[in-house]
Amino acid sequence: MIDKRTKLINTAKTLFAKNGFYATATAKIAKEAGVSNGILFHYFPTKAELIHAMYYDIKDRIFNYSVSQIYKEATLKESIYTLWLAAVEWNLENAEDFEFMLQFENSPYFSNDIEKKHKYVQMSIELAEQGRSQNVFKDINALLLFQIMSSLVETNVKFLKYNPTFQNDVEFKNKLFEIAWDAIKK
Amino acid sequence: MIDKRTKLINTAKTLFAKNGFYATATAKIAKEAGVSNGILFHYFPTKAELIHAMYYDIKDRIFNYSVSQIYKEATLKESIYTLWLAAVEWNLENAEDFEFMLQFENSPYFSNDIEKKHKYVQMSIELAEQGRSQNVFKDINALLLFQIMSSLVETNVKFLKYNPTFQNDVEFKNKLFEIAWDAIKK
DNA sequence: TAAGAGACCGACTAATCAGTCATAAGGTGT
DNA sequence: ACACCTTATGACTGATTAGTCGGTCTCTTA
Repeated sequence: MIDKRTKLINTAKTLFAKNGFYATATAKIAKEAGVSNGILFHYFPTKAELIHAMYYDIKDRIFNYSVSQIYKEATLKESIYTLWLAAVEWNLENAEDFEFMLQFENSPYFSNDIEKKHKYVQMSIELAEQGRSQNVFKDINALLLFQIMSSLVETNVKFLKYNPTFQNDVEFKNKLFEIAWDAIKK
Repeated sequence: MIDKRTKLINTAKTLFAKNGFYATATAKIAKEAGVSNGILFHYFPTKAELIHAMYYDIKDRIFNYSVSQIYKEATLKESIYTLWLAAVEWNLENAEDFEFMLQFENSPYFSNDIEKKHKYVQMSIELAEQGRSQNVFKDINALLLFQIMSSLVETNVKFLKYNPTFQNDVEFKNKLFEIAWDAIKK
């Protein structure tokens, strides 16, 4: 049997994605997870800490997945493509995580400084700086380049979610990537 | 003296932008606005209706501002630039509206169908279709083209907010527009 | 086997919330 | 002067919430 902390995170994710943070009572999370109310506050002293723990959990998982997809001999464009595709497909396959993130990143729980520290973001910024020093990317702040890519991934995932026909259309996805690539390339 | 309905919307906007929808009690809004609790529910039968009214209020205002900026003899690229710049500057100048929108559009109060019906979105889609038929834009769904522009505007506003140095840098803003333009142009 | 620690329970509480209601003042048309 | 509508008040309520607490169970280690 899976441990109760993980069970709580998973249940919270489902309920948050469906009803939002505030419409989801901690007692409801515990009940749905099949554990006591007390144990929730044993692992997460406040609701905010539960929410932050979920954020790190998701960021870690998407980071691990993305890293597992890239290969060493790749060109810069190939690497960017791989990361872009990994992000799009991971978010499509993990719809609840995606929903949670959208809400979280636009809620008072989130701050920009939290994000910048994560290794996923740091890896992306490094890549962006590489692109700039190779004179391939536009002459723009590396963090901004990353944020542009991220927002395009987000838009693409939302679109694919509402238009499932395209979800397995490789040609269409390539078109979407060209949009993102054209945006950042010189 | 300005009417109480408007006073309520303005006060709610400030409090929502600062603390979020749920951390802001209706009673607090009324108190801060200097009116009774009852009158809030007289004008907005539920909290959700207040939130939706605020959304339409903002969308209407940004629409009117944007339309006032475009001129008839403009080329397609000029029109797109004007709308892009209008959106960026309006959101920068109306920081609370921007904050509110971010939260609203990523909350369970929002649905995609609400957005599609607004004249601001419909105008943008028309322009996107114009660009496609003139073979200037990429061969991609017009709604998606609009959503791409919107998400880039959002990203740019966020960046400018945290990097105020660039806020009056015309050259930098032109760079930002070129990113958006390169993304959608063929 | 004793003792300490972490995992776990669920009833409980103090606070907070959206929404109601009885009441009344001011304006408008007849 | 009357009926009626809109605007307005603020005390009130029933439901809900995050977080607490006293106590039990189980595992580890000396």
